[in-house]
Amino acid sequence: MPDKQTRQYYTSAFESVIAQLNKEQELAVNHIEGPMLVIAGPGTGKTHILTARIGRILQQTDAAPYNILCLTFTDAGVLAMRERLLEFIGPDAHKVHIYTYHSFCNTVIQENLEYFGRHDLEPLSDLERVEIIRRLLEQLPQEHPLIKGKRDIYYHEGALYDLFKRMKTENWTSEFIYNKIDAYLKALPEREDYIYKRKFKDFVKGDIKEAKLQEEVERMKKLRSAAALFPIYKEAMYKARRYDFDDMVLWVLKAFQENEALLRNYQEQYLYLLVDEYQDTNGTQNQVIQHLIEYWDKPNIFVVGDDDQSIFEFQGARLKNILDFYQKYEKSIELVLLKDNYRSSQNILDTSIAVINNNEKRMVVTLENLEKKLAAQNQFFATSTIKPHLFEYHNRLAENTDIVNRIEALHQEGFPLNEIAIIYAKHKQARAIIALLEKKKIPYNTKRRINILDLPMLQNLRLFLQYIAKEYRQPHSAEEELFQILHFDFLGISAQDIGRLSLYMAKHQASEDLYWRSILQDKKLFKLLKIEKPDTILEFGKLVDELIIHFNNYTTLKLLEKLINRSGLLKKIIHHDDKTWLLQVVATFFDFVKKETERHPRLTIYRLLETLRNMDANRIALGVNKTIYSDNGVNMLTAFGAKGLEFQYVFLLDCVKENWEPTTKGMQGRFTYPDTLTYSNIEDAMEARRRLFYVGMTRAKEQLYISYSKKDNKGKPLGRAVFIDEILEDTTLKIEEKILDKTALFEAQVLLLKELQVAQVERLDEATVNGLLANFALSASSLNRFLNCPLSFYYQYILRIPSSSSEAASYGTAMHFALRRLFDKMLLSETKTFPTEQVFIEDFEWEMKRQKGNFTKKEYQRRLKAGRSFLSKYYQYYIDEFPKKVKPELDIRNVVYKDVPLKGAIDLVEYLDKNYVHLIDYKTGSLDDKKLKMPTKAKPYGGNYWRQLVFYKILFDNYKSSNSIAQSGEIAYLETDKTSQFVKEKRTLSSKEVDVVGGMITAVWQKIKKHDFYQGCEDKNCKWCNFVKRNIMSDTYNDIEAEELDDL
DNA sequence: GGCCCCTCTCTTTTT
DNA sequence: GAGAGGGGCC
Repeated sequence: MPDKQTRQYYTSAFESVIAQLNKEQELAVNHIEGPMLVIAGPGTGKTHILTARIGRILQQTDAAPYNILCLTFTDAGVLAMRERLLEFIGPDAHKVHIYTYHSFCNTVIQENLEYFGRHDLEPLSDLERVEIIRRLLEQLPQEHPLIKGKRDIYYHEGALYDLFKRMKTENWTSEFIYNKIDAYLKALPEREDYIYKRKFKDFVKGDIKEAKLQEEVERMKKLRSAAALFPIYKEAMYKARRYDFDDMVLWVLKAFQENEALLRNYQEQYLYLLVDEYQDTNGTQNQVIQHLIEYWDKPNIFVVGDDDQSIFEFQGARLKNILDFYQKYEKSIELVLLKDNYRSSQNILDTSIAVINNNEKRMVVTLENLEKKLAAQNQFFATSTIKPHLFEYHNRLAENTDIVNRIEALHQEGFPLNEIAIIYAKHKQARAIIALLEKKKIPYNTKRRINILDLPMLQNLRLFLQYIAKEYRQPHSAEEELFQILHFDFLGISAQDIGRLSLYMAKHQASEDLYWRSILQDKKLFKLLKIEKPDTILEFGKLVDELIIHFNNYTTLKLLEKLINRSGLLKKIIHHDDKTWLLQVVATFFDFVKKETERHPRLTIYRLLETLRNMDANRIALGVNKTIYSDNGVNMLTAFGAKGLEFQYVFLLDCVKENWEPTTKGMQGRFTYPDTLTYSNIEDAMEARRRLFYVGMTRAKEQLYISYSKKDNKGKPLGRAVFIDEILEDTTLKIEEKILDKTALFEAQVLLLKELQVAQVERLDEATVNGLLANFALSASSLNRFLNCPLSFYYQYILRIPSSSSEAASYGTAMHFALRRLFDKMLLSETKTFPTEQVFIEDFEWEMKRQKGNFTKKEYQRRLKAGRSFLSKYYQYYIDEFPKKVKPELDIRNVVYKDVPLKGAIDLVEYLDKNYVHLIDYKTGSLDDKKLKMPTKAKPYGGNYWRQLVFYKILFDNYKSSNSIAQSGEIAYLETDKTSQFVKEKRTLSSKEVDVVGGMITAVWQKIKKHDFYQGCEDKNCKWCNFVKRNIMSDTYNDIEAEELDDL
């Protein structure tokens, strides 16, 4: 019990707080019995009155602190509330039940474990979530709408999770979704968009657009089948003894609905209920509140919120909740509207109001007796004569440059940077300006969530681990990784030295059975090749050997530690400008591995690497909230993140349509929901974005700069956000066009453009390269490679960097093999009959077994299953049509066309008659008719498959042991398309096409002879260009080009 | 108006 | 990899 003196101190402190309240605040605080709704606009002292009212209840009623329940949204909210309450009423503040929705529900669960049935439940980690959903997908049949036609069966994993999450936060059942889908589809043919408005082709006015309708039906089929998986997901979670955040609320809601005694307990305990940020509650949370108060006709519930600041609709927050609440208790409810704003100048408030007044779905519109005009009361800024500015710039470079220059000037005057915020809608809008701040060494804060697994440093570390693991399992199986690792800058090996070794290897590797790993310890060779820094390489070689030898003795953590310490990485980090951040990254990674080791005590490197790959595939960030923080830095925030904060200067950045106004696009990685199910239509979406803009504006205390650019940096015109026009219409503010002088722009451009260069490597010694080229002949693949990126050609075909086979390519090989054996066996049989389907599939399985090393266990099972199924169908479909006058796998070498040596292997040559043949190339994977396109202006090289077919014609026609001519070519897909058909794309091959591809062949050959291949391409995702530019390998799905042509 | 085809881009955040 | 927006054509 606090002593008398302390009590007195707090009593008088609290009284002085009460005395300072304005009229509306006082009304709200002194209201104790019955429902009340407080509309608290920005800067009106929301937390203040909530806590003051708690104090009031304790002061004036018999209620004990534990009779009061105060719910808010975030931990930060709880913290702020508790702190304020401590100031007002002292230590009793700790006894008041202030919770987030989730911590409240978790408490209910913990207090009633016998009801919830299980004691051993644990929260679900991100990784486990992925594993559960993946297992679910793996069990689906090939024909399932979510699997069919997908290269990656986990493709919908993210969308599924999104759907399940939404079903939980909205308390939707599968049946509920089915009903909404049915209603949607039923009404669809009556919609304007689905009816022809005038005659078109065979259709007359009034006909239904069947194709468009069908598209929608397909989408809904996917959603329906996804929703059907929800119970299975829940079951799997239960079996795994896991629950997630949304379950906490959902289970409590269910308990409240099903068990009256349990609900009654809580209803009796909580005599007073206070809810903060009511506009952010989602469906399930709101229902929990409703249950807690439904016992009384006139519940003592005190709800604070601001409908104009409801910006979290995407996570289920519902504006409608506030209005429903008001209407439900209309008879007894008291409504208070807080109008005094203690933050901003009147000028800023008036401008903000001009924007938000355009919203129609507002309390003030629905309840007409309200006038929501904020009055500035801040003692420093209220009467400031400074007006907000609307700046228009020529382009984003000018906009960013000007803002940064302005901040730089403020910084030099000694103005505290933490009173400045740059606010935007999406993180990507801030990329360029952050780069500028960095280059100008202006400190800034951002709390963007970053996945450290994406950072080059960790990718490199992982590659190193992967190398050690692979080499341990099978020596010399990871030469490609080793070559990449040699380039890591922290090892300190010189590029010149690697070049010398590469040339040596390219020349001698094949003939002498050499391996990179073995030459790393070859001192004699180093001398011979005049290696500059042999010791560095020797040191590295020693480390690699040691790690491989001890691979099984070291624990995963120890191995990692050795690797970081001994490789030079740690040294490099310690001397780096950004060492605090980099150390944080390494530490976080270490912590993660440690945690994984605790979960799986015998965690192997293999398992760790697989876990990490899973995380990549599912964009699971390594729980890192990267905050770049300086005590006095400019605040870089999204409008969402800025909520609740305030700054003297606010720059609303890049206020253009494309970023601030709603996107019509459905989010990628989500299912499309029917609009009978989603809560908002297009106008609602615009209002939501307007609220976001309003939140951004109302962060400013004194100075507000709203800016946009007329064009993007490429010159494409941009439209300013409609909110700016609304300001122009309802205020006296005018657009101010800002023109920057050329020097300032140029300087910024130079600062920013450094990174855009095309990758380039040094020319190598002519004679040696000529030596490497001596036996080179152009294939369809190498031609393709060169046309796409000469630098990649150089690495792959000149230096012949070893590359491991991807699982997709290995699967393709096995499929090709089965086809080839099918025709071989037919030709060898006396009766010229094809072997049975079983034999056909056994051949596929045989080759798969041979390729097994290139698959993980799961990949192998899946590919085996897929291959069997496709080949079986293929056999049954085509067995009676297969041609018999054929030559499978025709391997052609030593062809010279216009002085260019050519080679290649043709999957199947079909002899049509004495003079003509037809060329067939088998493909696995999904069909893409772009690849069969002839050259256009934009794509002067044409599609890869088209070029390949013409190349084969040239190859075949110039092949000496043949007297016939290739008349036509065909791409035959061994997998079915969306409509379960095997697609065959046939083309007659003309002499004109031969001339076009012939031209490419001779042009490329000229360049190769001139060694004109040291320059990269412009593709951001190019594997080798990224390797040269940043020493990292980008391992994205975009790297399918290489295995596409699968010829040689 | 309606469709084909090419091109461009791929949020926001808390528990 | 997919969906939307814009240009071009009927």
